[in-house]
Amino acid sequence: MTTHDNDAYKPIATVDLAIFSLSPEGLAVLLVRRAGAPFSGDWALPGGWIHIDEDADLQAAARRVLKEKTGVETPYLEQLQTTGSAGRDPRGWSISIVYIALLSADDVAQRQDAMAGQAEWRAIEGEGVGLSLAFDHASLLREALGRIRSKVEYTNLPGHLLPARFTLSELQSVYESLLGRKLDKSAFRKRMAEADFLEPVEGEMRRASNRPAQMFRLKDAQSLVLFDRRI
Amino acid sequence: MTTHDNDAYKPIATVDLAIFSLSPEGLAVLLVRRAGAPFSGDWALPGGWIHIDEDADLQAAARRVLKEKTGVETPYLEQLQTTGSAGRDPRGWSISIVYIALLSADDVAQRQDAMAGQAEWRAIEGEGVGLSLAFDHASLLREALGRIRSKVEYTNLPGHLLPARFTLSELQSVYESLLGRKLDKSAFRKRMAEADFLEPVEGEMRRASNRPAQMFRLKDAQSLVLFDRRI
DNA sequence: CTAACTTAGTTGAAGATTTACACTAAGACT
DNA sequence: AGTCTTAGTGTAAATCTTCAACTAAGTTAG
Repeated sequence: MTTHDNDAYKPIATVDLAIFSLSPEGLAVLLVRRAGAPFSGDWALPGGWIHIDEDADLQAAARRVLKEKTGVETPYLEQLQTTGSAGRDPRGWSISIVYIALLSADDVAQRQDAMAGQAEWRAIEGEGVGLSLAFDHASLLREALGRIRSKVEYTNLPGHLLPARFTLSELQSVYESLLGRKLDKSAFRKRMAEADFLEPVEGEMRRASNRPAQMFRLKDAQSLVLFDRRI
Repeated sequence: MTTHDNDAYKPIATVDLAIFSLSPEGLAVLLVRRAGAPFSGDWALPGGWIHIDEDADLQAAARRVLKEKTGVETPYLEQLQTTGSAGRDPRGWSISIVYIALLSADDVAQRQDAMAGQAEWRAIEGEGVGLSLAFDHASLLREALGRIRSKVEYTNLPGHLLPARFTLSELQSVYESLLGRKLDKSAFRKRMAEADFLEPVEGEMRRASNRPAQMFRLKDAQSLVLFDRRI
């Protein structure tokens, strides 16, 4: 058929993941140290080749990489973008399909030993991690952060970073932390009620030395809900 | 290095375009007839292999395909999404990076003979073109339509489909056509003024047998402007 | 046992924005 | 000069946002 059946003309294709969770310092991203060339020893976003004999589709490839690095099977997962150019990998013309994954605090707590040595959480500072990353991964991370920060304004994205059950005050704190500004309590609660993505866990309350707070869970732990207006 | 240096393990990668313009019947998409196998003779979205010796990056590959099919060099161009799976192409595991392009009415008018026989505009009806398309292109088109319709709600996207100069009433008509509902004139004009992406062409008026209308142009013909609120 | 303290959750007044619709403006046509 | 058509503006009522105070419900200290 065409000359492009000759495999030398095929670009290289990898799936890379920007996996986020909440750390005590705020948003954090999972990084791995590269074992082999190129960029051996450098920090990078977790990723890997597409296994054409094993992965049914791109999403499956992303899930496989996620499972390998974190043990988590069903987080929030969304395709961010695809970059491809002649120069981004010294081995040749290469494509990276980038996914964003959000891990709930429960996932992180359960899996932190399984990940030992393989990968490490780094707190986000400004536009990145204050660390130079392999390939164009610093740029990919910047894009991922842009997408996340944008979606905090008009989606329930922060709900996917909390544990399975949380209070409205806790949810508001995560919004405030990601947005970098304080929100009005009554307006916030009104938005959440309108967006209709939470359900109260009957009878379950967060208890402390004050009035107990109703606990909530996401109605759907995989899907993002868009608000009618910005928060 | 790894077994994946063996090219048999590389997926196939193409760049495909959903190129839109306005036709008398509303939104239209550019389709081509496939010349060779697979799906020979079927309608498909224009696309092609990545030329690793010619294309600097994915965006350049998309621009090359666009130029080949339409002659247009600098339209609005945005990456939509990437699909990849074992089954979407009978030749093997394949990836398609899909771009959306919007052609101004001027571009379409100028290039309609250059395109003769190569490609054809089809009006959008509902979720597609009422025609079965090669590969998973019907699904890709559906995704592209979803993105476009969503962005009409909160961006100046329709401005990229009009000729270089247009009136506010004409712009409002395009919004209404794409949204499928009527808009309030004064609210519409207020949004457009706030979004600040138009400039009046001093002294140029659309004349008919009624009050003349001020003509406007986009301040930037390549970039999308987001509104603060939905339209 | 009760008062103080803390955070949860609600309420409401003042101000800002949106909506719906009517009004004025400026040309061509008769 | 009057009518018609579309351009463009104005406005009152309804809605939404903001800001802050208020009530609620528990624990803790005395």
